[in-house]
Amino acid sequence: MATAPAKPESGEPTGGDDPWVRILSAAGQEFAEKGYEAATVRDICTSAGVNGAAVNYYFGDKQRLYIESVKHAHRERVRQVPQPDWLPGTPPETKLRDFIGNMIERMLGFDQPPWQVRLMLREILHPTDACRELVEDYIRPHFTMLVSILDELAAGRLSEAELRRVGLSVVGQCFLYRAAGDVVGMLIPEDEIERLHTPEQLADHVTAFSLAALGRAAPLPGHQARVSIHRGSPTGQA
Amino acid sequence: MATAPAKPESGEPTGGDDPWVRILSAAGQEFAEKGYEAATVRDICTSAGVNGAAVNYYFGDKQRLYIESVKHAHRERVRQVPQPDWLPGTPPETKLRDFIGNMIERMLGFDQPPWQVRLMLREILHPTDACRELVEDYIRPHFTMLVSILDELAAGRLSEAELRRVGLSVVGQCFLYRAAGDVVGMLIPEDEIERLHTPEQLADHVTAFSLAALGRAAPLPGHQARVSIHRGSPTGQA
DNA sequence: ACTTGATTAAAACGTGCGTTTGAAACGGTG
DNA sequence: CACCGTTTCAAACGCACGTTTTAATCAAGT
Repeated sequence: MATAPAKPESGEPTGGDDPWVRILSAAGQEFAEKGYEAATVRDICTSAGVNGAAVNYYFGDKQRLYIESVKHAHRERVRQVPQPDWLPGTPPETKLRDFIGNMIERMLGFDQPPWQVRLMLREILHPTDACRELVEDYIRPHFTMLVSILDELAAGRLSEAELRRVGLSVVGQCFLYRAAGDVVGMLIPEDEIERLHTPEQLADHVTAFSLAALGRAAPLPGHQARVSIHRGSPTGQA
Repeated sequence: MATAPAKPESGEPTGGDDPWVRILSAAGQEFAEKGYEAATVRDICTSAGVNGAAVNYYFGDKQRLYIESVKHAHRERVRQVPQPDWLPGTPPETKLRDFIGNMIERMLGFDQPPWQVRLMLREILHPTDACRELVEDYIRPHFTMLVSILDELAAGRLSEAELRRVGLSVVGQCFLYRAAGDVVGMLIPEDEIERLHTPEQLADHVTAFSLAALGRAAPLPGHQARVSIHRGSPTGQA
């Protein structure tokens, strides 16, 4: 309720240093780190360098600020990491390797600490109103692309339902490292993590494991199973 | 710090209706549902049917109540679902199927809504002090057992590190359904979930997928890939 | 320069939280 | 019964939160 005056002014989301986006950014980081309840609008405003009443002026209340910040993080992340697209004729094995590499890179984000992903992860684990939008705009397109790659690999021998189940198996392998990364770190010796759990190695493993399950590569014991087909660009991306 | 008088009286954890365990149980459910910040000691005490000062009398403060409730949930869950053990000579394929079925049953718990698991999941995703204990007492033993089964399956052809990575691939496939179950429900058509996402079917799929990846079963397209080896008891368990 | 509307700033309000208090009820033991 | 340690209870405290209010500041428009 409140007064809630203006909002997104001229069409596009404002860029640069206006308070609107500063608040959204600060709120996203704060929410991602502490969760909805533990994050305070006072801290958010302090961190954004604006007055404590600004969030109420711009967004009405804390809840709407949260929803907007989730959407904002989602937009940012989509802008940062576009879906790869391949030349026609690219073998599906390569596509799968690129897709998995891209997904792991995006989820674990070794280059920049991705608070946006942390925020989205919270929505995935404990969905609120913002979740459905997130799924439709962000997750479903990716999942659909994965399923179509798997369809190519299976060459029509798997039903839609089976393809989706295989897709979940692929996603699950990657998701574990993001969602339960801390526990994984406790289960695996530290030096082994540094040596074998780089994004590259993880992507290679998940790809090899999944291709083998589909009969498109040698079973895992096979000499350090790599994709064995020519690969795309080093880090994915078109 | 408060007065914090007595605590666990005579050896074993008290059973029945004494306030101690009533508070722990109510707190566990409340924390599991709403998280640490959003859960209030007032609601917990109301739900437990004790006075608002009781939690402070018995546990000192909210934080220690939380830690104790996590440990309590962990103890309860271990008591409810013991690890399976097999007759000597049981083929590793059967063991893997039983182990996966057991894990899925335990995580998704279709028989009873397992708030204990929800609470532990929170610890896994956002570890606090109680997490390390949880990993050592509860998760690591299970993971070690999984790795040893995989070792049998690989017949010495995989290194320790590789076995652990394969183990994470297996766990990840199951974990996704628990942690991101709501999103999975949005991605998959509803009737498909009811038909194909029963604990039994999920366990069959994950087992078939993983065995195929290890070269111990036909690749997935193979006619409705089942384990193809003789199976154990219907619901797992020795 | 004056007005007008949008934005920022500071301070206060009311609420619900975790926690504390102090005394009442209880249950054995002389 | 009087005594005493333990447990329960109702009420209150102090604090931090989200939110509101009120006034100051600024940027055009005329």
